[in-house]
Amino acid sequence: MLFEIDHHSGVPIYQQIIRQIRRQIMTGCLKAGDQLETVRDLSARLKVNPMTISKAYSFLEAEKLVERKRGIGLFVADIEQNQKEQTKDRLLDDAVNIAVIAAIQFGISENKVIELFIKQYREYRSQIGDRNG
Amino acid sequence: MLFEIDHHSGVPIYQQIIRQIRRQIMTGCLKAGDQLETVRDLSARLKVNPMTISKAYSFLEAEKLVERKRGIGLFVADIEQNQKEQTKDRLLDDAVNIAVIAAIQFGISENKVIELFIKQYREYRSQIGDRNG
DNA sequence: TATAGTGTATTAGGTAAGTAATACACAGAT
DNA sequence: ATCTGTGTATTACTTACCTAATACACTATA
Repeated sequence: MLFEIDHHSGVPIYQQIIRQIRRQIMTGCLKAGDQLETVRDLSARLKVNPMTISKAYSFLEAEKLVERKRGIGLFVADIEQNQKEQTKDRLLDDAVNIAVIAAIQFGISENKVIELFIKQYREYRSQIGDRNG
Repeated sequence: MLFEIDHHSGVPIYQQIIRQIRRQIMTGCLKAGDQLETVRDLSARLKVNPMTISKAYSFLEAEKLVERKRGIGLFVADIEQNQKEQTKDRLLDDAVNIAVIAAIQFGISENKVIELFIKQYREYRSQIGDRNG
């Protein structure tokens, strides 16, 4: 459940926190009902202000990935499978968007980009020995 | 050679200029030796401050896409064709990589990612009114 | 040298974003 | 009630970024 903050990456701290926790939830490392590290614990560990942690948690709550129990703490929400799919789709959408913008910017044809997708996709999957999907 | 600025898109004006000129160079609409529209002309046409244009041009110069001739103007650089291709490939590769990593992380199939890409690609191109390859 | 055309260095104002300090509110246990 | 543990609303500081106003420097030409 540990993760790291890079204070010099230029990416805001609260966004680094959001991404890492979101990813842990999406991949199942954090399961429904698990309590998030408390604001004060996490702020002490990462050496940032509690409000920065709180801000990150608030975004995760707005995404309905976590639920707040007042006075007690924050817990991973029991997410409907299809809602989880929606979240994944949105994240994937953003990632694909970056590729689309680059392709259009350079006037690269649809087919050429698709070939690249296929190539990279297969490289990765062979690396991690995945045989599914 | 005309292009448009959207003052309400949230994307900085100088970046909009960079993208459109970069694209014109990458796709060959602007060829080596062509003079860029002068700072004052472009600033008058787009109704923005000359310094904003100058800033955009400076970034393009740093990218070595254009060259400055002091007191005369800015011209499209004579880029080796294969270097141009290399640059494009590298940038596109990075962009696609982000999407592929996200997809694999979330266990999304290759076909679904490609479908999504095609959808976004076509939407984006229709938005900017592109009709080329 | 004067003039008119280039681009830009410097400076400053406006805005937004990120972070932090403080004080506060809620829940549970004693 | 009180204490200790939760998260947070409010406020403010700092920084970065975008844009603009002004004045300047270089080049060509006459």
